[in-house]
Order: sequence, then structure tokens, then C-alpha cells
Amino acid sequence: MTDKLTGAAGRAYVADAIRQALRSGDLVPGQRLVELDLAEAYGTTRGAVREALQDLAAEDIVEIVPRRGARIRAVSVEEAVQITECRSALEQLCARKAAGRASEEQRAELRRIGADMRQAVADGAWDAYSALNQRLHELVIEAGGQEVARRQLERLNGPMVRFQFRLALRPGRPAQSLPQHLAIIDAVTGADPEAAARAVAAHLDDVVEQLRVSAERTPAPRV
Amino acid sequence: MTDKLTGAAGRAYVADAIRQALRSGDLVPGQRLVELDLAEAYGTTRGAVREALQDLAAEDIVEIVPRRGARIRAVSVEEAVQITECRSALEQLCARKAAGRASEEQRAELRRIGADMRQAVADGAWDAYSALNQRLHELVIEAGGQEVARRQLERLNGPMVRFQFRLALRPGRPAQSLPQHLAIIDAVTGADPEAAARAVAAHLDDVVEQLRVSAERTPAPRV
DNA sequence: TCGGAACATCTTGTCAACAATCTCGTTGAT
DNA sequence: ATCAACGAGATTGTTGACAAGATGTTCCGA
Repeated sequence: MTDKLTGAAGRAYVADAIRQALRSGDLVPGQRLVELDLAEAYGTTRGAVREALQDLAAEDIVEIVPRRGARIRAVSVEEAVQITECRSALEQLCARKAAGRASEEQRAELRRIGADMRQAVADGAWDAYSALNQRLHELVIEAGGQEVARRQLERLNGPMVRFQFRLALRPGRPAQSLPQHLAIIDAVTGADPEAAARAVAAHLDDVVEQLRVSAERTPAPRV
Repeated sequence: MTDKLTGAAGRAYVADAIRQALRSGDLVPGQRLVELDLAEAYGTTRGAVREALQDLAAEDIVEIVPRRGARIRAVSVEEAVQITECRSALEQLCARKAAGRASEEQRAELRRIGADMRQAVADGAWDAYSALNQRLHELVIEAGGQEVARRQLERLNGPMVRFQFRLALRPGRPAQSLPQHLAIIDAVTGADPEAAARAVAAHLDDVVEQLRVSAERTPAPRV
């Protein structure tokens, strides 16, 4: 860390750092992001920070209002629901394709993930479960070979980090979602496209449900 | 038009101008976009052009490679198919919602569009038909109230302009798509969510089919 | 005490010049 | 004739300074 991270390198670095800070809760929605502060904090130039903020704005993670700077965008429950519905539509597509064209290796990895998930829930290993969950979704998208859908889903997930961690915390949540995940795995490895789509839809409908319930119990996010 | 269009104004202006130029065929895939040339052509500064290019890159319309500048991105047929499949997934979602919650005004406008489309095909009024087609898709999204899906669909359509115009040119195309459009309208106005989703899926499956056929007849786009 | 006008400060937007890199045509050797 | 090395010109990347707008503070009058 001798030299300043400048230009393109700094741009990616700052963007990643902010995404990370959001995940870990160091940044909260509504918080102002002052270019010069960030530049000093991360050892870059204002230019690099500026471009990083543009990138994050394109991902709908921050909101830039002219002459007033950038702030972390707050995502309403209603918007989180819509995002999840879009995710559902796109992941159904991927799962359908994956059921039809996944390689034998991919099906094997899916089965392995299923077994590991059972184990993780039995052990109460929530971090491991969460990682497996993520890998499962990735693998379905990858096996579906839908590059375009993958990009869309990435964008969709950007603003959701805040909600995801609220959801994962709910007690009993892993036990509830486990059978849904296993159903997805069974359908894809069983080469049944329609069942795969239905399983994904059922899982994400449940996530929507959980979002709505969590909205009632949690105070509205501050702006 | 006395003064230079500077800053944010120029940025939006240049981005729009490039999108327009792409639609009208003045720019072709692979073409280099030199910052200084564009700045002079549109009467702006290099800075504004630079930012406009970043925006277009975020929309996947241009491709920026470091130190080598921006060029119009070429979209392969395979990618166009994937884009259309994603569109299908998202528009099915919107149509389902629209069937359930469209206002009476919106249903009335849909019926009107249907009638106008019949007329346009009967008259051979292809420009009018194309405009009605666009309005139909917009209206379904709007009636569905899916703001998130709308944004996603906008992004999706950016790189497709080139293919869209190739498709619309095919003789007999309007006559072929008319019944599909009418089926969508009937399902939405008839408040039948599943039929609406099926109708949208059928329409876009046909578009995928057309894309594949057109790929066989048209030489591969130059890079 | 409250409202608001004038001011000081902070922050973002813009530009022009400079630096770094790439492209392409030329030259010279094999 | 082919190829590689070279160099001039073209093009993008980066920086620092300045301009312009927003925010917050102080102070005065009612």
C-alpha cells in the first residue's frame, strides 16, 4: 500500500469497498458519500471515487443527485418484493434451461450441495448454509448457460444486501427453506424443466412472503 | 444552439444522439467512437462525451476497452435470443400482474390499440403498426406496476435495436404477429393472468424463432 | 424566542493541459 | 517480398485548479 490506487484500479477498488461496507453494515441507507472523504479513506483520488460512484449508481446501489452528491439508496419493502419477483422470473428461466442442459459434473455438484445443506441445517451451521445457498443459485444460473440472465440477476441483487441479511437472521429460516432448495436440486438433477421452474417459483414466492412478514415486525428503514 | 452543451446536459444529449444514430443505422457495430470527434460533432466537451460513453457502456450498447476507446458492441444472434428469453420471462411477470390490476382506462386503451393494430395491418401501415406494438408493450408493463421490471426491460432492449429493425423488415411479419398481440390484449383485458402470461410467452417464443431464421439468411454481422 | 437575511464553508462540477499508451505507416534488413 | 523495429501522430487517462451551487451558522429585528 505504498502508492495511491489510481484510475481504473482505484475505481474498482472503491466500488468494491463500498459494496463490502454496505454488506457489513458500516454504511447505512441514506448515508452521504462525500467524494473527498472516500478518496482519503481509501487512498485514491477524487476522480477514481467519482467514477466508482457512477458505477454504483448504475447498479442502483447509490443515488446521485446533481450538485448534492451521492448517498446510499434506501430500498423499500415494496421494491424488495418487486426485485424478488423479477429474480423469480429470471431464475425460473435459468432453472428450466439448467434442467435440460446441465452437465453430469454440474448435476453431481448440485447433489453434493443438497447433501451438504442437509448437514449444515442439522449442525446449525448457518454461515455454511448461507454459502451453499449462494453457490446453489450460482450453479443453476451457470448450468443454464444464460449469460444475459446472469448479468441481470447480478444487477438485481446489488441493492438487496440489506434485506438479505435481515432475512437470513430470522430463526428457523434455514429449516424452512431447506426443502425448497432440495426440491430445486431434485428437479434440475432429474432433468424436469417444468418442475424446476415450479420449485424456483415456490421458493421465491416464499421469500416474498417472508419479506412482507419481516416488514411488519421491523421498523421502516430510516431515510 | 448558440452555446456548447456542457456537463450533465451534454452527457444526456450525446448518449441520446448515439442511441438514435444506432437506430437509424448511422453507426454500425464495431465502429470506433473517438471522444474528440464526437465532442466536435455534437458541440460538447470531451468530458461530456466520456461520461455519455460510460452510460452507454452500462447499458451494454458500447464496449470500452481501456486505453483503446469505445466501440459499438456487436450482438450475436445467440445473445439476441437470450435477451429475448429474458424479456419473455420479465414480460410474462408484467402481463400476469397487469391482468390482475389494470385500471379500466388501461383496459380501454388496450382494446383501442388492438383495433388500431388490425386497421394498421389491413392498411399496410407498418410504421403505425410498429408504434402501436411499442405502445402495447409499454402499456402492459405500466399496467403491471412493475417499476423494477420496467427498468430491467429498458436495459435489455438497448443492445437490440439492430435486430429489431431487421426483424420488422421481414415481409409478412406484421400479419404474423398481429394475432399474438391480440391474444395478449384479450387475456389482459379479460383479467386472465395465466392466459396473459401464456400469450406473452407464445409471442416471444415466435420472436426467438424469427431471430434464428433470420440468422440463417443474413450474413454474420461484421466485427 | 422565533424567523430570516447575510455570510462562511463545504462539496460537487468543469475544464484545460499534460502524461501515458496505442496505432499505423515507414524503413531497413534478410 | 516479408518481417521486425522504429517513430510520428492520434487517442485516451489523469491531475490539479477553479467555478458554481448547496449547506449550515451567525446575527439582527420583531
